[in-house]
Amino acid sequence: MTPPPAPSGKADWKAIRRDLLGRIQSGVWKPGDQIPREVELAAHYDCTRSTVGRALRDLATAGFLDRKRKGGTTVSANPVRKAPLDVPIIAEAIRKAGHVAGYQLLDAGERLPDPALAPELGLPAGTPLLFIAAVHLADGIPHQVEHRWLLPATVQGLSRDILETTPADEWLLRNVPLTRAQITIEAVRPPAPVSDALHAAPDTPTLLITRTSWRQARLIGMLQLYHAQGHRLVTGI
Amino acid sequence: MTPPPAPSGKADWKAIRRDLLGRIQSGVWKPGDQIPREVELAAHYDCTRSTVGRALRDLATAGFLDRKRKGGTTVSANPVRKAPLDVPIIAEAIRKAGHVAGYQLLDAGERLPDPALAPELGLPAGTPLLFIAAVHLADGIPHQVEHRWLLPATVQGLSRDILETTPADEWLLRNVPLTRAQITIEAVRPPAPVSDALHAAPDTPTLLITRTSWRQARLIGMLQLYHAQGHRLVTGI
DNA sequence: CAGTGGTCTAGACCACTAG
DNA sequence: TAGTGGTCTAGACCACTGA
Repeated sequence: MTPPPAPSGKADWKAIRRDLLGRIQSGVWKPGDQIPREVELAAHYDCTRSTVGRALRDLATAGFLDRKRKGGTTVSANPVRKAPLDVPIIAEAIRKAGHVAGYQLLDAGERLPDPALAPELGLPAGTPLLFIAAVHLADGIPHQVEHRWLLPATVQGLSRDILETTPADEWLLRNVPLTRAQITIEAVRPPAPVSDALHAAPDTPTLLITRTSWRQARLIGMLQLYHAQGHRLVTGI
Repeated sequence: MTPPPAPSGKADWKAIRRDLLGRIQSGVWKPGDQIPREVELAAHYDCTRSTVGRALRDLATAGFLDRKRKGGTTVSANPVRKAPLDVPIIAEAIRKAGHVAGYQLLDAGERLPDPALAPELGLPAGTPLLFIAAVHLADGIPHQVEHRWLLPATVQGLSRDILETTPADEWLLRNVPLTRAQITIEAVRPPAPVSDALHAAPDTPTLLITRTSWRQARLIGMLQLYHAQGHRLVTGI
């Protein structure tokens, strides 16, 4: 409703950022437009180049601006917005949602993974993996079922005793922190053991998050997280 | 494998960031640990406080560090990692995946939304909305079906003629850019018109992304995007 | 080549907060 | 209240890139 604020006088970098963003979002500067150089903006806002630079850098990181040496700064033609998706400790996410978090280990032990899984992880067929199945409860109701396949060599010290009481993600966070992960999100018909554990009908559409994680170049393992019916991922821009 | 790199001598902020991150990820500094003050790090890296400050700020933004005035800087006990999820123009996403993008308008016109929808959007019951149904094709195969509910007042100028050839998201990007959006991701059994348009069996588990968007404080509308079977969202850390 | 952003310095003052 | 990070200045040199 209000036109872009008339900017003048002293301002800190956050105010400058707000003002510049206002000009973009209100359409004063359109996608593809060239905006003034740092020196000009610095004069306009009565501050140093470092300060406007900070605001401009922040807007560029957020995807609103494209910056090139000599080419100057332009408003992004295609602002590919990023929605940040949290990758939390499961029990904490449940508590944060206002529920009482519960946990139950269903199975743990060395298994030969499904033949389709090994090549997907870049492992030679026939590699035994540590398999973990567990259910996370919210207020006593099944909330998420996790299936985990871990490389035994990289998770030495993780015993069944520990897993009886401690969810694997918490142990891993402290002992084998990941440095890289690939995440996929899809809708599936859950395998029978999963729908059983979720107390759901076998054909219930289920949200599956698969996360393969590495520590440096070394594979840690793969997590399949099945969500109870109606559970949504929520994020925003 | 390699222990934390021995850092010494001059370095730019990216090198300092790399070095500090190495100490965190290799476990030299553990979650909860207090790390040296800016002044000490500046002396250690033989640079000014601004430079180490930049590296530390970056690591804090990324979630690896917690910083408090007087309290100092500590390694995050619970690094809540964020996986960035792209919010692209649909046709561009399809092209980027290496397919030929197609588009077909199925329906467009003013409708009374489902009674459950109006309150969800904060609208008085009985508000007529512009409804758009369309299918996006990849190599001629149905890929995504969109259902859109738009506030007519905020999308004036968007005619059926335009929608015959231009997907709504492209028109909206140029004419009614959003400033805020809420996104939910869930698995559903698609309504019959959707499964038909996707050439899928009625009970196929389907990934549904719902996006409600605003321009400043003003509601633009709501998008429901149903994904064809097997289509996954992919992201990483 | 010249112009733009990217980075660094050496210093200063301020805002917040733990003790 | 003292110590820490947050920010700003005024200046400098450098790296990249468009003409």
